[in-house]
Amino acid sequence: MVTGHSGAGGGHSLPGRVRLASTRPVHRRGKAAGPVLARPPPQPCDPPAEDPPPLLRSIHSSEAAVAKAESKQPITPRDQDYARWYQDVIASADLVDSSPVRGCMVLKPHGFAVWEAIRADLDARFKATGHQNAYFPLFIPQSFLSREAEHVEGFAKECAVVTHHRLKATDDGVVPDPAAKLEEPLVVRPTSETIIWHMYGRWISSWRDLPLLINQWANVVRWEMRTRPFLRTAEFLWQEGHTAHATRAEAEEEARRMLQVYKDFCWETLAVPVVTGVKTATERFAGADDTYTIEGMMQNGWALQCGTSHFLGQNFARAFDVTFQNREGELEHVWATSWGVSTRLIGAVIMTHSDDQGLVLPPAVAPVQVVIVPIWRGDRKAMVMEYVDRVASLLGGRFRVRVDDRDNLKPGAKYFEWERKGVPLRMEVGPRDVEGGVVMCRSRLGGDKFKLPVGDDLADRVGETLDGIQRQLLERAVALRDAHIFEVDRYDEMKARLQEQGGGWFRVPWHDDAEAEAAIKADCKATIRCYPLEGQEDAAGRTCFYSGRPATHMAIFARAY
RNA sequence: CGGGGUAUAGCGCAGCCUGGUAGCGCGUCUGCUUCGGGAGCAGAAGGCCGUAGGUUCAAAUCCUGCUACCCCGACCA
Repeated sequence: MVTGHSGAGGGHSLPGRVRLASTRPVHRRGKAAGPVLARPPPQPCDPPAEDPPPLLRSIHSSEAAVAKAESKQPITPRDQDYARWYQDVIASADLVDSSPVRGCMVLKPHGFAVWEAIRADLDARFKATGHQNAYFPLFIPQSFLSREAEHVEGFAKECAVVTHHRLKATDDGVVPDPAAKLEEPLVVRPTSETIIWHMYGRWISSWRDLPLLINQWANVVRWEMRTRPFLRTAEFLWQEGHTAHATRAEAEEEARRMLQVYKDFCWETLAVPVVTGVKTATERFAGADDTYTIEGMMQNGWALQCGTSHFLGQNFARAFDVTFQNREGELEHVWATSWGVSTRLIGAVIMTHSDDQGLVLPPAVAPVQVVIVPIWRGDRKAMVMEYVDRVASLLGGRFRVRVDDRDNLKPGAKYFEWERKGVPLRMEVGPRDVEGGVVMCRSRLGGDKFKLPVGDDLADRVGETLDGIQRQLLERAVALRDAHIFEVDRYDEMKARLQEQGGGWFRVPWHDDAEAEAAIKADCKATIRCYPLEGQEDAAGRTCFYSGRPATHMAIFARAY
């Protein structure tokens, strides 16, 4: 069992303040989720394990496939092959399908519903912080991409380009019509800074126009070499906020504010205990002065960047000549931010919570929060269904409820199916329950079945149970994360540990140096995920774990997706 | 873009070495009986074997080119 300490590092996991946040109550999440009650649920679930499980490694054994084929288990266990497990979970939960175009995925209804829940929650948080939605076009004039030097560098290699506006039939099928070539090629947006700042130039002239706080929900295209469902796809859905401010301080504050919005959302709604930090120059967004990040730890100890928020300085304002007249009548370039999260968050949820039985979803974003499986025998079907309808109507107003009344599957088959799909709470309703006036419940997190009486307070009890599951998921994830953050003082210690366990995060004193960073990446594949916002004072008076020079920062190193 | 592999029914595979016109499991459809942890029986549908050419009386099978996909690296939210 790995534990969270090492030789001389002081043996602590991440700064206490980060952990404190785990005690924050799970806030109300959207109207479908129940109210938050202080009391724990009536023992529906196992308590979190005292010792978090070891990291789940990928051994890539061909035996995984054999074991899978020979049993009814359609999912490769995590400890056999984590990457394969991830794909199996997604397939058996019916979240996506592949597309005829390489690297693109179809979001099927069950997968898209998770995104819809994420979107609804985040959108409310954006509105609450004063932002408005708008929509900017998919196509960007090619010349726009070359306006900001860093930005070009970052995106040029992965842009899809539209060059024609018409097809022409030939003997070999249709081809772009040479007569219909565009004057200037159009780039399919990889992100929208350029077109948005072009437009902002037309909209901003006075300090009275600021701040301009706009978000858009959109798709973007980045022609990636290697893709994985949710984590990296050629086209993905996201939101991108783009704001313009009169002062540097205001823009910096905005970038930090939105980072905090993301963090709260991840902790409260996704139950993913992300750490906030700043990116090094190496990992910074192309065109940003500072990039803030939220990083999550997956079950194999790898890091996943779950969202970013950028302070863009005046880079785009200069590139697109966006100025405003201040109160003194002088012209100034405006200050900018941008921030985004994408469908990658769904990948984070999967790799944070799911198990060898399949998908596990936090109630707050589960498309189906409660599934009711009626069990009928012979002539009792009508009686059971009448009762089930009553239960469903007691819950339907507050929760996303599904009654599975298919008659071609036995109840057991339905249990397995809904478990694979991540439904947090299952209710079994048969003749015995009708007679007893109860429903038999089981949490997706395991533990014994338990009965809830069918009465006016059923919805409240279900709300408590779902809140309990939500809370338990977060606690479990925090425990796993904290058990796998290591403090080390020497580089070879990190390298050895990484080799031995395949994952884990390493919080180390570090002297900021891009070359050393690259050397470490080449040597052991670990990169600096961020300089965490919390605990930077710990660097004072210490020496860099790699170079021995005075430490400038505390850094978190990890292997990352 | 380098290195390796695969391509046969919706999915997973066998058949190829030793040419003779395609099979298994799961799934799907119909009917009946079932239903408290992955139902049973009976019947049925579904594939010009990735693609173009070559050898042959005859090609899923042998030969050549092409394409696509997967895995491993370099790039990335």
